[in-house]
Amino acid sequence: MQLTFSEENYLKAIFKLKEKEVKKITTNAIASSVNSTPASVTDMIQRLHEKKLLNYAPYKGVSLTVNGKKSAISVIRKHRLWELFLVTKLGFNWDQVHEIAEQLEHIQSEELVKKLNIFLGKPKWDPHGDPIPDENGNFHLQKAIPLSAASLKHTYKFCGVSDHSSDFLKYLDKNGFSMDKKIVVKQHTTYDGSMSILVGSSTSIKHISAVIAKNILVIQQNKK
Amino acid sequence: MQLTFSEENYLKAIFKLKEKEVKKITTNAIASSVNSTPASVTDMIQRLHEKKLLNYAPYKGVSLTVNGKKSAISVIRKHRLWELFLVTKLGFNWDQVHEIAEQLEHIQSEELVKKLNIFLGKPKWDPHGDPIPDENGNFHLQKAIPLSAASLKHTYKFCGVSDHSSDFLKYLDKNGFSMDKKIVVKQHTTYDGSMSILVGSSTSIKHISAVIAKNILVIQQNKK
DNA sequence: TATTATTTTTAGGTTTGCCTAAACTTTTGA
DNA sequence: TCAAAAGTTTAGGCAAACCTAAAAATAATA
Repeated sequence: MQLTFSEENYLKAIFKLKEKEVKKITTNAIASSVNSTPASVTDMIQRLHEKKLLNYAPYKGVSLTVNGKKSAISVIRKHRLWELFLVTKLGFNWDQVHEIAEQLEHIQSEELVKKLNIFLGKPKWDPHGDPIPDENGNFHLQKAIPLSAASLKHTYKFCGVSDHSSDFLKYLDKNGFSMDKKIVVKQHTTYDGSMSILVGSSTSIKHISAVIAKNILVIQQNKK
Repeated sequence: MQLTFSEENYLKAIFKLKEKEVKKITTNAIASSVNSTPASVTDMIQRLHEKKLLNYAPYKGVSLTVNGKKSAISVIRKHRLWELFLVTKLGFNWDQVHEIAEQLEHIQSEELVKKLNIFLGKPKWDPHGDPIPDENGNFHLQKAIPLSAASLKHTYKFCGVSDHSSDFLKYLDKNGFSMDKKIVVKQHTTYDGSMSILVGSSTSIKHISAVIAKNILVIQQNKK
């Protein structure tokens, strides 16, 4: 089905709320994630319901139908493929690509997505470590954990972020964090959640706060 | 100024009509080039006039202002850069890219255009031989002529098409025509305008009708 | 020149996607 | 339990971008 930009954005927002394990997807929650008002959301919800893209009963919240989910995943796939293109092919920094990908994700052409996917080498993750769903809508999940939950007994690899804000990404750049770098936890202060870690091959210890540690995703490499 | 897709399409259409050396750019002409009705065109013309993107007096036709022209050229630049990207990087055929580029041309990001331009090697022509205006809006013109106007005394190079239809482009593919191939005219029948020519390094003579000859653009190489 | 024919504009209407304000449900907690 | 608070929906409106039908202006031609 041919959807408008706005309809695709709503479906994507609803999909992401579900992903965040929100129990009930409410009008208000949607409104704040699409930067709109509750009344506008109800409007759109009713239209999407008529198009059978979501299940809806007044005051009861919404959920995506199979078709709604399919459309949402398709948009996310395109968003992430374009982000990777912008970073790896055009040389954008990972904090600059979101806005542009928000536009590119709505370009309609099956063939374009297919060819872009091949051009990029059938990638599994975007520049922020988020999984790129495959052509069937399947997400390749990695067992990532927040660095704040990492133990001193293992070696880890930087594999993603929980906060995609430009500010956080710039902080990471400035502090030598980048995808796939080795991370070893040297100390974890339980009082404030701060950590002392080693990044990459550097031997100088970095101190990070709990907030930072929570937003860095890592994957366990092996026993030390 | 932030323009809508539709506004950009109107400006582009008007620019192209002017390019075709249409003396008076009429409501009807615009309507047929944007696939709309005269009433809708008047509507949009008035809006664009209020935004000072075109000069307009009722019943007198329109012309672009400096700003209108700037916007139109920017859209054309993006369209042609994206077409080249689709062909040279993603492997699309030259008859498949127009529709997709019609969408991509509206993506808004100065930085994206700048980086795409560099990624493509600051190209001067798109896959159909049309000039890609530079960042200042200047077109790099080549002194192309229709093959129908070529003489038997020179060697030519295939450098573009006048008809961008998929049918014509596929005809060219099937008959061994592609950008930059050498073309030599062996015979030009004045009665029906048909020609006998040599294409590339092939030694077998090709016969083409006047219609085909008129839509192939060539550039003179040197005296024979 | 006068009268068709053609072109353009205006008038009035539709859909999408948004808004605010008011009405209505549901939830909370005194 | 029942009123206040919070959340949601309805009602009514607006702007963009289209449409058809009717009116007005311009162009063509008898």
